[in-house]
Order: sequence, then C-alpha cells, then structure tokens
Amino acid sequence: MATNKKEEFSQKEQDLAAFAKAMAHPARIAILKVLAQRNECICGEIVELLPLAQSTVSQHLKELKNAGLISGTIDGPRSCYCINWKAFEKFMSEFSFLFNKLKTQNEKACC
Amino acid sequence: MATNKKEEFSQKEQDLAAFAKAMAHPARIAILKVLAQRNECICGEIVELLPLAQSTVSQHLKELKNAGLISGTIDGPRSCYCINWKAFEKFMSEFSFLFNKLKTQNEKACC
DNA sequence: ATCTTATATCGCAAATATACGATTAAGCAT
DNA sequence: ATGCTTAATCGTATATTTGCGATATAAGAT
Repeated sequence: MATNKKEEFSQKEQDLAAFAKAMAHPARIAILKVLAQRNECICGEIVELLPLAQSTVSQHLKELKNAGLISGTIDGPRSCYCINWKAFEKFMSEFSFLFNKLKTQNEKACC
Repeated sequence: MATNKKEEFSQKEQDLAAFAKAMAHPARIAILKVLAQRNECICGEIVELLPLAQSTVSQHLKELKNAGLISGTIDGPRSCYCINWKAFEKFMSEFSFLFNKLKTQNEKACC
C-alpha cells in the first residue's frame, strides 16, 4: 500500500502542501529564523546554532533549497544561504486566499 | 539513529513546525479547503470529494484534529467537522512575526 | 604538493507517515 | 432484536524522513 496519491490533488494543493512540508520541522524553522534575522547569507554558523550534526544541517538546508524557500551560493570554501522572500510572499498570499478570505465571509463556527 | 531531537528546539519553533506538518499533505489541504468553503460541519462528504479510502480520510481528519486545526463533534451516527479559525489566526500571526516583520527591516537579499 | 577548513554526499539504522481492507462501535430505523 | 448507515480503529505493507558517521570535494593556506 502507501502508493502515492499526492498527484491526484490539484497543483495548488500540492504546492501549498510542499511549502508546509518544508517548514514541518523545528530545525528548518530555526534555520529560517536565523536567515531572516541575519539577512546576510550564513553557512556553518547555522551548524553551531543548532543541536544537530553538520551533515544533518546540510540535509535540512538542501530540503529548504529544493522547496525554493532559500537560495544558496558558493563563496570560496564555504556556502552562503539566504531566504527567498518572493517564495514566502507567494505562499503566504495563497494561504490567505484559502483561509483568511473565506473566513471573513462566514465566521460562525458550528462545532 | 534518528533519535528525536525535536524537543531540543524552542516551543515556538516546535509549535510552528507542528502546524506546518499538519498542512504538509495535499489531502489535508483539500480537507481544510472544503471545511473553509462550507463552514458548516461536514463529515463523509469529504470522503466523496477526495480520491482516498474512508479509513485514510478518517486518519487525516484525526491528524488535523490532533493538531488543533479543526474540531469535530458527533452528530448521531455521523461526525461533523469544522475549521478552528482561532488556531489559524494564532499561527498566521506567528508566521508573520517570524518572516514578514523581519522582511521589511532588511529586504535586500544577498544571494 | 600538502594540509587545513568548510560543506556536500553516501550509506545505513531507526522512526514516521501514508494508504488500504477488515473490523469495530454507535446511532437510527424497522 | 436485527439490520443499515456512518465513522473510527486495527493491522499491515510500503514509502519517506530523520539523523549520524564516514567519506568525498573543493578552496585557501603553508
């Protein structure tokens, strides 16, 4: 079983889910927080700030990059990351569209 | 390995991640969308709308409920769900706090 | 050329998530 | 009581995620 049914949902639903999934781990939230605060790209400083091994942090960074939430460039022997604000804007507005807009239409909850 | 390190992050980080995780599947996004549109609580209608078996939908509903994103009440032989708007408000504002606020401070990206 | 530093990738073990069919439970009608 | 409908739970197979150590890669320093 567990045959992937994800493709059977709409692209928007898949995109939103993928975005959420990228944030679905405290380590990745923490990484995003650091990048948001420092703005300027950071690399192995992140490793020092997190309670995880270097290889694990690298993996989380890769996932965030694949999801388009951050971008990274190589800077000599180190690599430098920063938040992709555009992606956040896009997904935040989709969230709002899905939930905020509809919310104001009919607020009264039933259960 | 894979010894859970999630507890080593701050409560806010864990909460945000848990919220994101609840939304990290297109089926759950689709469920939330339905509940947002209809407002009034729905039950097995959701099963008809999704390309998934009843037991699978039930599992997704349980996860959303555990995460606090929806609430459900028993209504005779069927059960009735609706969105917990308060939870959304709380988490949306945390997202904004983390990312939007900081964004306006220093917009210029570096990579 | 060799060493050091910084980061990515590989391989593996353990934990979680996804999905379904089968079963259970609970309310309603007959 | 019996059957019908609706939804939750159990058991199980498979897929994905998480995490680490070890190894590879690549740039800069000696």
